[in-house]
Amino acid sequence: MKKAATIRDVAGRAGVSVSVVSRVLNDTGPVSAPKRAAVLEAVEQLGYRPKAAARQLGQDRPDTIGLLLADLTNPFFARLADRVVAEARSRELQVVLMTTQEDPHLEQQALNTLLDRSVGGVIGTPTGHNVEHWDKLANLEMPVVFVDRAIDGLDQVDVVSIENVESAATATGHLLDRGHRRIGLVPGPLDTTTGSERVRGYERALAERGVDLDERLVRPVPFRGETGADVMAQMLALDEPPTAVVVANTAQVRAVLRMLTQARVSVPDELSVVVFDDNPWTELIRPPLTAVRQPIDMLALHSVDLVHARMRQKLPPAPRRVRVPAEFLERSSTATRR
Amino acid sequence: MKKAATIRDVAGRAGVSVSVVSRVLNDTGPVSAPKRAAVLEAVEQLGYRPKAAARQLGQDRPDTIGLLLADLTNPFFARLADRVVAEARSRELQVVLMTTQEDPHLEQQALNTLLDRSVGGVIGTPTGHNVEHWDKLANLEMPVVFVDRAIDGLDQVDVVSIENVESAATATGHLLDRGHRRIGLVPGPLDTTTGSERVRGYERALAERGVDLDERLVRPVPFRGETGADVMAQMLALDEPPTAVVVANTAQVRAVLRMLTQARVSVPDELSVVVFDDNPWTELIRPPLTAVRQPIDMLALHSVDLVHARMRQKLPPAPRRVRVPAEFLERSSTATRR
DNA sequence: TTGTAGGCGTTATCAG
DNA sequence: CTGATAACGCCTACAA
Repeated sequence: MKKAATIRDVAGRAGVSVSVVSRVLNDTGPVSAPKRAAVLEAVEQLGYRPKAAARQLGQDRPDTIGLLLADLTNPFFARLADRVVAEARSRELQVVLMTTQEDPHLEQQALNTLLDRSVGGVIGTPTGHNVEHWDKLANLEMPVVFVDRAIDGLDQVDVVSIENVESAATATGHLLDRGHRRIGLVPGPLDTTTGSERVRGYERALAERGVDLDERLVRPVPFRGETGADVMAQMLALDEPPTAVVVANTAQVRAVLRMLTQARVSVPDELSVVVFDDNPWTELIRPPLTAVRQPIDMLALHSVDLVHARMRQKLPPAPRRVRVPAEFLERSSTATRR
Repeated sequence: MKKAATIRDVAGRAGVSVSVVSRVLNDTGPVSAPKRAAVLEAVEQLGYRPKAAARQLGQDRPDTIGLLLADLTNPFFARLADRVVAEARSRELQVVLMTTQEDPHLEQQALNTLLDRSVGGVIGTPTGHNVEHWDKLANLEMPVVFVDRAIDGLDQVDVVSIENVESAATATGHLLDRGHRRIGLVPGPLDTTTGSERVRGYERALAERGVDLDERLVRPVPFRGETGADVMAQMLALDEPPTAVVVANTAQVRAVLRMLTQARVSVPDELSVVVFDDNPWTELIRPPLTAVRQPIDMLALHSVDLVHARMRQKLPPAPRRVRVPAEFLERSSTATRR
């Protein structure tokens, strides 16, 4: 077991030519029954496996997609990765995983390596900062699908996400219906669609109920770090603190909750809480959290579907925007305002 | 922007031969200053990137490692993936991600794919069932590193894991010291090292204190599914139910906790609980859980280090067993027996 | 139905 | 220093 067998070894062993071997392996072209059997046996005995690199060198499109996620530490992205890998496998696609850690510099590096890897397509959650680089990818005939978030100024890529505006409006409306008037919002950065769209939904809900908007209650924070805790503290320190809050920044849910626990803010008595996030731990927390659940499997399904289809050029060039509805789950962290 | 530039395009543009371009790019061999400049400029203008597949076709090993994990839904593996990806990047390695979902069949498929040598090495958490297939990989001169768990009958692969025996003994001892005598144990399958070693640690702690072993209190369960809940229920239904439990099966922690919540078992008053797991959510749960924390970054670091070194054949052939200590975190889910 | 030959993009070798 | 040229392993016309 020193060096791997090549297609030529198989051909020799089976007493045929390489083309015959290739044909039976890829089922392309006719082969007589006896020779086919001989080839199969030789393949078996030698434990032959075609080398991926050599195969790619030819005409075929790479059977690999890049998955560029923000951060696997966030259960949302982790589950997304899990589903994407599963969907990819069912289409016989490999997944190369990279993470940006929400760092534009790392994202840029990753985009470059994706280029040489010559993956057939990319599914990613952009940080929001490397417009030109993403653009370069897209211009290079490389299918790109943004999932969960998108960024402005990039209109030629497909986007799969939940209905952010709707979801935020629902969450906010839920609180308004329970008598809350001062409702905090902690969204992601406004230059990502998840940030801006959820703010829009929040504002729409307020407007529909004729409630005034207080700028101090809308505090976008980066996905990284623990800033969610800070802005939460700041809001609670206002003269008229909020009686409810919507944490629309998935990555900051934990930071906010930890802050509330430490400050001994009682949920939902003193503060009602709705979070954008729903991982299996959410329901084990006291109290179980009212949440907007993202249909992760749908996001994964559509994303993989799209890259796959584009890789096979089975789609009209116009970019797609797939939006899947999110589910609102009322649990015990929201209550009627006292 | 139709087809990517090749090294020949660059050579033509720069008015040199391909060899010169290759030498400039890989810093292998001498090149005159002016030509070097010309090449660099051509590369820049054409946006040229060497194609990984073509490069692999030559002698070099692929600069990609396979990461075959059980399940990204489990925060432990997700965080592990995150760290592995980070460590890999710092060594200029790519990571292709696959998951087994603890299903031997899927694992086998994945191993077959890996056999095409599109990766230079593999880091994995084996299900415990495909010994021959892993063996085939290893015999194919492909570096394999098991992380977290290992399987019997595979002695030629490197293993990186925590000190399972020690950790389980510590956890069990902690409970014994608090007066508990009937202590349940929910480990993983006994044909994985995490399962069998933790049982051994548990037994050792009991023996050291002269406490008898009750077989009915040791209930190994698969990583998949929700069986953890069932065996927990069964133990509680015993004539002499346990007053404490060690959940040593990371994947089943949630199931067990959910069961306890539903059955309104009060922790730690009625039952003390120690879990093998420590994700950021653990401390948000009520009560905060006493836990064995696995040093995930160390596991990742050593794993990547090992494959990397082996890929560059910078290591004696003898397999390594790296064991890192785990940390015992006492929080509030364990109490002195009443 | 089969085999031969050429090409895919790079790197390595080895004469100029 | 530089530039042909031969691999690398596989696929696929094209010719037999």
